[in-house]
Amino acid sequence: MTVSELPLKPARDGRVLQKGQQTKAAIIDAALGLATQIGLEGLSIGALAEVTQMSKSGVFAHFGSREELQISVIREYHGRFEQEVFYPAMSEPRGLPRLRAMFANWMQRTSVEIDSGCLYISGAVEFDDRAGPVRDALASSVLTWLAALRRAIQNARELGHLRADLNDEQVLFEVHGLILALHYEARFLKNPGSIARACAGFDNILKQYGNDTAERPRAGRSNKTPSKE
Amino acid sequence: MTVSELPLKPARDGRVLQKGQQTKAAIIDAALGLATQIGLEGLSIGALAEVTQMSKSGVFAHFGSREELQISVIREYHGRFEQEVFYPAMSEPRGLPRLRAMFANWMQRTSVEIDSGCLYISGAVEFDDRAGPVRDALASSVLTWLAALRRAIQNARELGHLRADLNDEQVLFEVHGLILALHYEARFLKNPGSIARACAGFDNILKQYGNDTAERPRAGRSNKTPSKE
DNA sequence: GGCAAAATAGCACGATCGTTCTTTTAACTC
DNA sequence: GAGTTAAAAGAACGATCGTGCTATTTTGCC
Repeated sequence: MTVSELPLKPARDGRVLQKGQQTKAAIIDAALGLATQIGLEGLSIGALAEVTQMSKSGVFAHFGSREELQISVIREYHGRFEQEVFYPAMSEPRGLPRLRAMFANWMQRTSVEIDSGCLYISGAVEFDDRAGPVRDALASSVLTWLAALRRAIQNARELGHLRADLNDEQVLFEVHGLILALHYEARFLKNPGSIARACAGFDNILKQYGNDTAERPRAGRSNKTPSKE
Repeated sequence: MTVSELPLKPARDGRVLQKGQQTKAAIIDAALGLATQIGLEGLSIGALAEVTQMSKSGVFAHFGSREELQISVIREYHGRFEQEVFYPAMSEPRGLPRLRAMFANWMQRTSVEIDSGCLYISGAVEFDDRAGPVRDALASSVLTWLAALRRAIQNARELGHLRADLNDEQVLFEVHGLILALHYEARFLKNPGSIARACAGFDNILKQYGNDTAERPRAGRSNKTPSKE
């Protein structure tokens, strides 16, 4: 009858940066590298243990299941995506400038992922007809980003930077297609010049949906001469 | 019973249709069904044997390796794609009508594949950084189709149905993006209305690249009032 | 019907998978 | 430094994978 249940241990509230959290972060980092290359489904605990120079059970203990590992990888990818694509664009003024920045950052990241792979694209293919928490986490992340982009389009329209009669969802769809085509043609088909084509495609979309009377007038209804930029 | 109950040819003109070829075709058919759902990499001989009610070795013997099986599946998919998308469009007159038909058939097939899956898309993700004969077969099929589409765009341009100054590769890129976006948003995100958006996107492309002087005059350089379609 | 060949089945192999359980080592608190 | 807990390793499990080998069945031709 040892008095061992005296509540002396504050170990719950204070320390957050224990050794375990560090190695877990390192594992997730390595897992993200593997997953972007060979896919979330190809991500195996054995291979991950080899990369991190740990034992399989050592890696496994941090997650409790492979699904939880996959979800952790998705969350990490989501965080980096936001950090790299979304937040920097938020410092641009609302409307067209911010929309431009969002697409530019997205395309920049996608063009880097020509070598590493994109989890939002490979994951979509792997989990498109498989229900479960992994799919949910993936879809949630993608939808969050697409919603942000949709708001940017809406803002640009409401601010008069884009035509008032356009359909936000339609613009979003076409922009999304440009990114997907860039990824497909550059990463799989190794087709050079894809980045320039994605840029040109975005310009075409702006040309089509741009509000002539309010922004960068071009040949068309009005006979004003182009002025800026 | 399931696989081998087809009536076998009495070898009228020789030995062309042997039993083995029939079951092999049946296996490939089943394998195609599996591969479109769970991917070429997820396609396992064990699962295939179960579906076809055969033994693993019985299935295996027809191909000699898993890679050969995957390649056979790709070839079968390629054949059906041509049959369904390419050939019917070739009966349309050269130029814009044929281009329209090619896209319409492609989109029709893609919208059906919202439920079944597209091998050209899932395969691209699975083999985008993995060299080998499977990747080669896949890329070859895709490139064949994209080349046909590029020729159709070129023809439409040369016949004056599209603007003379357009870039074939750019148009091809944007059209490809529409299909990819349709597949992504409809199959993974279950976003309704994607088909209509892909159609609208194609119309927008034709609007942008259409030759005003030769085909369906619209608002633009001229001062005519836009005729809402 | 008999016979050779083709087609299929049966079985086993090594490997890898995710996971569980047990034991050892490292980290942290006092 | 001792004691406690967290972290990592070790070993083993059942399953599944692709594939090779050897029987057995089926098919096609005389």
